[in-house]
Amino acid sequence: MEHNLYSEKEIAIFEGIIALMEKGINPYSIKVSDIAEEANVGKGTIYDYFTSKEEAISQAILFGIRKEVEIVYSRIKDKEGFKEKFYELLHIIAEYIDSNMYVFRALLSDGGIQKFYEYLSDYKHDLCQYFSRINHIFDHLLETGFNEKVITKVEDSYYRYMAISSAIMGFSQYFGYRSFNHEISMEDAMTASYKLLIKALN
Amino acid sequence: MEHNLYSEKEIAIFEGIIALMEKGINPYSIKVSDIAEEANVGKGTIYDYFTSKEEAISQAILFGIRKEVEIVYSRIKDKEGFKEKFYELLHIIAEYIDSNMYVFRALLSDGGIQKFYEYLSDYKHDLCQYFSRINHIFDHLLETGFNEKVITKVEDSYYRYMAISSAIMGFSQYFGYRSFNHEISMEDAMTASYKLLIKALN
Amino acid sequence: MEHNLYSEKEIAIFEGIIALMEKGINPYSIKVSDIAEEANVGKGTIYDYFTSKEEAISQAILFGIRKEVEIVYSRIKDKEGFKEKFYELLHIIAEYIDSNMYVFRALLSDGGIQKFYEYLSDYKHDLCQYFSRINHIFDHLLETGFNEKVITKVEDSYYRYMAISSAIMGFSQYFGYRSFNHEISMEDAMTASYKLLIKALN
Amino acid sequence: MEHNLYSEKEIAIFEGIIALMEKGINPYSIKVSDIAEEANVGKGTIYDYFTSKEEAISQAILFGIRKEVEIVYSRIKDKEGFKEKFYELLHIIAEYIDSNMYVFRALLSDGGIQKFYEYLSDYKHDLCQYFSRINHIFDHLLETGFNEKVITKVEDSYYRYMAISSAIMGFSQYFGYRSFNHEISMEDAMTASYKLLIKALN
DNA sequence: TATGAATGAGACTTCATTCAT
DNA sequence: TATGAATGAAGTCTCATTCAT
Repeated sequence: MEHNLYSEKEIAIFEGIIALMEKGINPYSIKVSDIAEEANVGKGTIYDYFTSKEEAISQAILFGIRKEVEIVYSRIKDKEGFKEKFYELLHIIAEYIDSNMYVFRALLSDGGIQKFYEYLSDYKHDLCQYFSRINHIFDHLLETGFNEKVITKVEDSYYRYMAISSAIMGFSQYFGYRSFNHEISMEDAMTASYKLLIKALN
Repeated sequence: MEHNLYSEKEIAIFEGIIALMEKGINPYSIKVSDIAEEANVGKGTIYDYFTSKEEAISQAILFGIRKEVEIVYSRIKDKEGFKEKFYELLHIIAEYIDSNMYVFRALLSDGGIQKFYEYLSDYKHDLCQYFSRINHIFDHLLETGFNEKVITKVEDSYYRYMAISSAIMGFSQYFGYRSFNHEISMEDAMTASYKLLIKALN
Repeated sequence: MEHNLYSEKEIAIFEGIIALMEKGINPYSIKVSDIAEEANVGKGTIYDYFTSKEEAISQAILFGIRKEVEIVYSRIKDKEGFKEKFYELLHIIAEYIDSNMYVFRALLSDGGIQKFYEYLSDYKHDLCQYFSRINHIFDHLLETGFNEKVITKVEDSYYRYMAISSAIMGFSQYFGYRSFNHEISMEDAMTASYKLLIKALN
Repeated sequence: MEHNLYSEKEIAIFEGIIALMEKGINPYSIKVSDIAEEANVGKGTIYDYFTSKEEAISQAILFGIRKEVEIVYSRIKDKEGFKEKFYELLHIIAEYIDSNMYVFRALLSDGGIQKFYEYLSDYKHDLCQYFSRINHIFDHLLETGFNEKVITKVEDSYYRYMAISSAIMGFSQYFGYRSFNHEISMEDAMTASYKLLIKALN
């Protein structure tokens, strides 16, 4: 249905902005002329659809998050087994970090996303929705764990969510500090993260 | 020795920049004129000590981190008992979040600090030092835990560090998403975080 | 015959432009998109009939002047008596001022109309025609005055024209400075203007 | 005392703007870069002293009017005799018209000055002051006329002011329509204007 | 013929940096 | 050494104009 929500031009602009961020350009450093060039539209066109550069970038981030969250969901669902699903989550994080997509990494592993680009604070409602969508992903993961009896202890839902995101963030931090710490392989980091998760939930 | 490293003016500039960030101003949005005003120096003076605005801000962040890390260290050392020390850590995180100091929060709970302000990537060496200083804090915490027999399992050091920072980040995320999730109190979040830590290390 | 000179669309555009000026919008501040909206035509249509925005506005002003001059002429002719005719002229001026139609006010009372919108200087020929049309109105007024013996002295035609327009401009200025000078009523200003005219022509 | 009211740069900017208007550039068509070049300052400097281009132009017009009004006053005072003083006024008008200074011409001969540049409507207070200063000039002229017994009739002050400005505007119109009407010389126009004035005040 | 989505030239404005004092 | 007035490069945004439909 998304194809009805946004016009072709809007999507071109969003994808241009996301491409710039993938190139490692900070949202604060993105220029309107860069967006126009990357999206193959005129500079003026951006202002036909958005009232300011900041609005365009904010909406592009939200658009990207929405899309990524669904991709994450489907990738997780497609995997069989609790461990495989969790490892898939970690692989996704690793990919985001490698592709400079700090925004998306932040989404999964850091509540501070709205600090990442100050103008996002105007879109709390949308961010809240994506947050609950991520909780759905976590629910799916937990359910699989219970069915497999990998998770045995029933704790309150807040604790369970915290357990998952803590394990993810622990892994994410490894990747963040990778340049400072070459001794540990990604495999080791994943093993450690999984161990944390299992201990937390048993 | 620090009093020899930086001149009075440099420190005034650093403190001005930090004060601006505490007011919630994003480092990308800080203007040289704001710094000059906040630091009570002329705009030209900033260029007598730094070659660019970005260098001044980067160095101010590093200066702030260095100072904060020491404060954290001493606050942790001053507390008696493993649990008390860990809770102090969580209180510090909470304070940073409330005071808009995303930078410092990032330091303790997120490896992505160099993504926070792109110009920090020129100072990997310094960041690495602060990172190892944080590991010292974690070592001190772990040692206390071992002595108290609250921690029993001996795991490799990477796992231990990850356990602590995961627990911290789990709590940090609670604060980040606080505006989306009003049901949980800070006390509950701290309890959950501590539970994660204990489980991880036993 | 005029109904053949301009197409329906052209007249819609002219009337749109005039409506905008009546709303108090300065010709320099009028935007093509405003004209299109006000005239209920597409923006492209304006360029089917005019080569530029400036041409459209200039022609609209000339169109408006032509129309207004004829209305003024007929309103003056419809009145009986020299004094009544002159007072009608003053009432018309007052209406123009109140309706923001500085252009038309300028027409009757100020030779500087071509300074009002610089692009009008390309239409000197048209302006000259309207100028002579106004002289016809003045001739009609003077003739009535002679017949009624309200005017007795025969002066050269240049002086007679100047006498009428001076009296009109004196009144016009009263209205222009109305916001600075609240003591005088419109009636008093009309009386003063008429007195000036009578003295000038006797 | 004026040298205290405005800084050197402000005066340079004002004079640059006035020079552009003297070249025949409409205030709406003046560009910031033109002002900067004409005033020999950087573009940014204009924004150190004014918040917008419109404010700079408005203030420049007011500055120009203030200065011109004083020049007019002193030129009138310096002349001996009623007729000489009035003719001097007409010469000044003629000079303003020839020098493209529609603004100043408007000041003396047309209440619509605030229609000339829409942003002047924010400065009604200043315009009002200049208006009363012009009335002082008119008072001086009238007094001379009474002393010389060239003026005999005592009318109310509003009528007297209207009489003078009507005569001036009649002359001004001659100049405005000069391009349409080549038969009359400036001398003849001045004679006609003076005749109007004398008749009006006797 | 009529349109309005798209364009991009060019305007205004900001602000990092310089330099005379 | 310290300043802040001045600068102009570079950014955002507007809007007259075009052209595919």
